[in-house]
Amino acid sequence: MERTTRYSKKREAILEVIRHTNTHPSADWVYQKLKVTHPDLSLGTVYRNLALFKDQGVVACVGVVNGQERFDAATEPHAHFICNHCGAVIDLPGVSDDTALDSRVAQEFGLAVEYHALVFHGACGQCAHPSLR
Amino acid sequence: MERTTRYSKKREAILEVIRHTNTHPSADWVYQKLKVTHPDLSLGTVYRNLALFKDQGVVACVGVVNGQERFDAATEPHAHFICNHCGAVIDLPGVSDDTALDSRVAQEFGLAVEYHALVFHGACGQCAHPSLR
DNA sequence: TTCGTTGCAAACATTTTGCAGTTTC
DNA sequence: GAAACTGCAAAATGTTTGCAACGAA
Repeated sequence: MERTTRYSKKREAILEVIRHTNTHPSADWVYQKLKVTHPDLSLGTVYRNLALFKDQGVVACVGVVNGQERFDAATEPHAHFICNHCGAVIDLPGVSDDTALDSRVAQEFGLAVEYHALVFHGACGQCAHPSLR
Repeated sequence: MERTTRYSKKREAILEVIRHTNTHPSADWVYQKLKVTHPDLSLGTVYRNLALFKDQGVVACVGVVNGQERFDAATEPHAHFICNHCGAVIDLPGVSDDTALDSRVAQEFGLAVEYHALVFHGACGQCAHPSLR
């Protein structure tokens, strides 16, 4: 009863878009981006493939910003910053990537910890200093 | 043009429910809980008051689990665990509450960091060992 | 009396799903 | 040719909002 996966042009294009941006896009962002080159693309297809990518571990979900799920093609764990004003999601490479924490928490609280997310919130550069734009 | 806040029985009841549970409830959970004693309560009122509480900093948003926003009456920063199977949200008191991280990230990346969230994911005790129930 | 609060239902936004046609293998 | 994939539109879900009635100050 194994479900196999076949090649698909649309799927490839969706993954490429996610891999070639650092915006941690939402489903609709990917859709809007691809509509230009793939006018017959459907938003449902984007959602279906994003779900597949998540299953496969090819993309990770960074979180929900303003009601929209945001995705990341970088699957190695790293911290993020989310701007509470404009909703930008920014990578923070090299910030406290303490995987030892997971086993510590697992032991101390009796939980099967698989990973953790470290997310900073506040105002991004542009939102904090709008005059500098 | 300051907007004042008046007393309201419903509002008080909503806050009490959130304060007397450790489930980090969703809006609907609060609504279901209160419907018993307040049959005339409306879900819209729950949402409106939750938004007010967030504004006032009286409750914090822990995150979005299965599409539902979850709330916490404990506003001092602390880590959480979210079960990816049943959606339970569990407090992790005493886990790496490093507020110095905020200023470090702010300096290093030029961001106005206000706070951060540390969220562990995996399977909770019951979901990891269903036989023990 | 003023104006914040509420119930209700409609409106909204995001995501999911059923189906019939298309593509991959 | 079987089964995965897609577009489309409808449905489902969670949240917000407009409005008239209600309640607090």
